Amino acid sequence: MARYNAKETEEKWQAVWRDRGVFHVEADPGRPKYYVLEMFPYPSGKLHVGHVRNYTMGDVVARYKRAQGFNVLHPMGWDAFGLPAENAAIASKVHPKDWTLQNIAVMREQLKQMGLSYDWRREVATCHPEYYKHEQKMFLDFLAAGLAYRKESWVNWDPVEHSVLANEQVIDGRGWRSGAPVEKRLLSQWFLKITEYADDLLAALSTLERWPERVRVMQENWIGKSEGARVFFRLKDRGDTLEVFTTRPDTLFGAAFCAIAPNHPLAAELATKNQPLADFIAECNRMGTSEAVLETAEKRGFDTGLKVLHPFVPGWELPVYVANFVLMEYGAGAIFGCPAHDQRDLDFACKYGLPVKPVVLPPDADPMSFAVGDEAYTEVTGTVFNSEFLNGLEVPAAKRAASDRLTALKAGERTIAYRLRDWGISRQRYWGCPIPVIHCGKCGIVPVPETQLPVTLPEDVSFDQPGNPLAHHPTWKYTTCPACGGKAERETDTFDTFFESSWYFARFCSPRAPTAFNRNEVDYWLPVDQYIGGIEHAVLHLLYSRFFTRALKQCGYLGVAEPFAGLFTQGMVCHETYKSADGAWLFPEEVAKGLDNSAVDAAGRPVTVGRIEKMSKSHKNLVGLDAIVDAYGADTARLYLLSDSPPERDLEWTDAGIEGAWRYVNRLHRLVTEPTVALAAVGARAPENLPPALAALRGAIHRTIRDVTDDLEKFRFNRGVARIRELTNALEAVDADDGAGFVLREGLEAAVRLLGPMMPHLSEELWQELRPGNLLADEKWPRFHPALAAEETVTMAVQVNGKLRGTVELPRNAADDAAKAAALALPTVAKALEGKAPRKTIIVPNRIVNVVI
RNA sequence: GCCCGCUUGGCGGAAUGGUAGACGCAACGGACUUAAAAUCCGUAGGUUCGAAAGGGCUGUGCCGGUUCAAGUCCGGCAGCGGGCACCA
Repeated sequence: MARYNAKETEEKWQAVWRDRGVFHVEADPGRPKYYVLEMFPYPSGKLHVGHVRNYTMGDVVARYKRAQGFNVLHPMGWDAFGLPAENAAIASKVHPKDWTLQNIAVMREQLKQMGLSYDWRREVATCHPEYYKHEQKMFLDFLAAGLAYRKESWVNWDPVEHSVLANEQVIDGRGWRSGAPVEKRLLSQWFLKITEYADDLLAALSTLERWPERVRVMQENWIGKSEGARVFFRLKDRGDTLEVFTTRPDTLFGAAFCAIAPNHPLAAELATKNQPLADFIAECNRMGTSEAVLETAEKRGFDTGLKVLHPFVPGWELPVYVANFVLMEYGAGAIFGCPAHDQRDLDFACKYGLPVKPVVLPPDADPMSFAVGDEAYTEVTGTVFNSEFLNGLEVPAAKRAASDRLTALKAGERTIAYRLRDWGISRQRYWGCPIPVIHCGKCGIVPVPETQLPVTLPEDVSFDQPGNPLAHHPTWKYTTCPACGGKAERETDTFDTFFESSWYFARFCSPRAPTAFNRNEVDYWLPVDQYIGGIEHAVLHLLYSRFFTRALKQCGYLGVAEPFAGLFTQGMVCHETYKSADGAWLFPEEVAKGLDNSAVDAAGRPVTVGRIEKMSKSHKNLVGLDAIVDAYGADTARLYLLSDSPPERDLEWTDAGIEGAWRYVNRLHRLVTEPTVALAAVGARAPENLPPALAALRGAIHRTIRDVTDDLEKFRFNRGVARIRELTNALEAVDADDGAGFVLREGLEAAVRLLGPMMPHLSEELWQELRPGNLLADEKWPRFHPALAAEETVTMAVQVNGKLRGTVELPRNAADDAAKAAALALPTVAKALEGKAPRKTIIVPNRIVNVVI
């Protein structure tokens, strides 16, 4: 029996789609648009099946919406700047640009092999000056609008690599590549004012109805809005004040001390005349910021000797410490400590012998005997006591009263603090977009004039010394000041690569426009109707893009604030891991597995089968795409990726699973090309009286169309595939009979059309069998007849006291009396009734009869 | 610590409060074949009665509740996973 030749067929249809420009698309205000986008990949080398799951889902949506008559924008591009290219340059002397472009070439071909319905004319790569010149202009506009600014900031500094490290690149307090202990350093860096939009970004989350709740919650937590008050403590013997932020102004009468961050300006000032304090601050700065360090770090403080005056109680002085657990970046960089009602403050107070005075009385506690031991009372239910004018108030009322009093005394006011911090965008890296500013000794920081954009990366760079190649390039940074014409230097930092990915979705609307966007085109296409990508981007990329879109709107680039109306986060593709006897990871293709799940390597040595984990280079548990496509074709891979698990959950890739999908591909191909019953002619009328079995099958066909359509709308791809498999199982079982050819054709056409978005090549091939000369890619989505989809007879469950005792076949919408009679007529029901009369009978039409005795 | 989410056969998973286990994977029995591959037919939650046909009981992490009826709703608990975390 001839097997389906996937590779040949797939190449044939890909050529047809390409040559006819089937997936080319233009803005057309007369038609409804639909913008489908998968998160574009970093060109890391080769595609593996994990990438493809994401793109397959997007392609199903794109092809389905297209068949429904939408004008569908479905583009693809490359997030092409990034560190791996520089690492490759260091490791193997390849230029980052060459490495990146080679990878793009390989991965583009792999994507094309998958038959994805992209409009390839719109492809962009973020490393091209034609792309990044626009973001240099955006940056200048942000600067002019006050949305970009420069400030000194504490960063993780790798002393070996001479570069800033992101938090994720610090592992156990050491640089992830150099292994050197990471230091904190004060560097002048560029920031975008994402905090300006904190409240809007938070409030608008509730409008994103087609986003997963989980992602909205994560962003909400990340923004971290806290309502509280700022309190100005007057510094004793000085004219100035110390500002702190608190969410608990109600506990001000329980204050025992104030503490400021090690890098608070006041600490720096005091340290100039206090060497032990300077040493303490330096020690705090040497401490890493990684989670492991923080968890084990002891709360430590240094008494500055300064005192502050309590805002409510004349003459009450509190000591001021520099404490290692106070963060400069949050609130005011200073706190007041209330040991009785905050665990950290309590730990600190115990260590330094500070008083612990409870001021919130838990419900039912005795005010005479209540005391705090080694556990602070942090609940906000209770009554305030020991607190003069706040006494007797519940906590929320006490917060209000305390804030009001602070305001009246001009010693503070209500305020809101956010966990969200401004987005630091400076990176001391070569392979990124140059930040378009010039440093002039006379004029300071001068933006590069628009006429001089783009500032392009030099190509003649070397990676043989640590640090940023742009900084030690012999000529690139030397230039003249646009303002005074004197000698000046270029900024050698580049943008964080999240910069490029914060606006690419809008560039796809007019990818070759001379300006960033053609306004008509972005207005037509945006927002993205369906965005698809991994949950790992739930916060950073998606939040940056939401902010960036608002900033672009503010600067007049486009008209929407929210870039992604719908978001779907798909699960990861996982695979078993393998380790050889000497502990080295092995690729799946290096391992042969026995029937009993034992495994050996190529030389026959035993291999340990490890945990099932997300596919990653480090664990080598990658399933390459090429071998799969060669052996089974793109459609088989696509079917497997869609059918085995719900799309939001992780999927385990197994050889047996892909074999199962391949079996179905061949069965379907055989069923259409060698049907068991001769198909009726195209357009033949249904016979007047179909035999009951065929009439029922016809109903099943129309129900399948109805239900699969619903499944696709709701991203239930696995359920949709299961329904189509059920239908094809039924079609395989059709016997020759009057009307069989007609029903079989109707069923096969439905199955092929429904599978079109999922397995486009096979479906196109089979459509040629069924409707020669017509392109399935141009066909409309199938419709179902409601009358046919409705079942004529239904099976109703019959229960006695809620226990199933049988079923009855009845005409659809049978009268309740008829249903009851049929149910009571069942011998099993009579037996269960034990001669008693039913007390009550509950009938749910077409579903169930429950007889209660 | 705070905030989410999940828990159904050997496995992935189906089930608008209404017949739990669709569809598939693996497995087992059989057919075809010299043989294998491929393909096709069949079996299958557990347990128990029965020679069989066919029954009984039981079953969706655990405990309780609402309901004629609970995998589904409510309360509590446990386990697993994820996010955030000296955030004042």
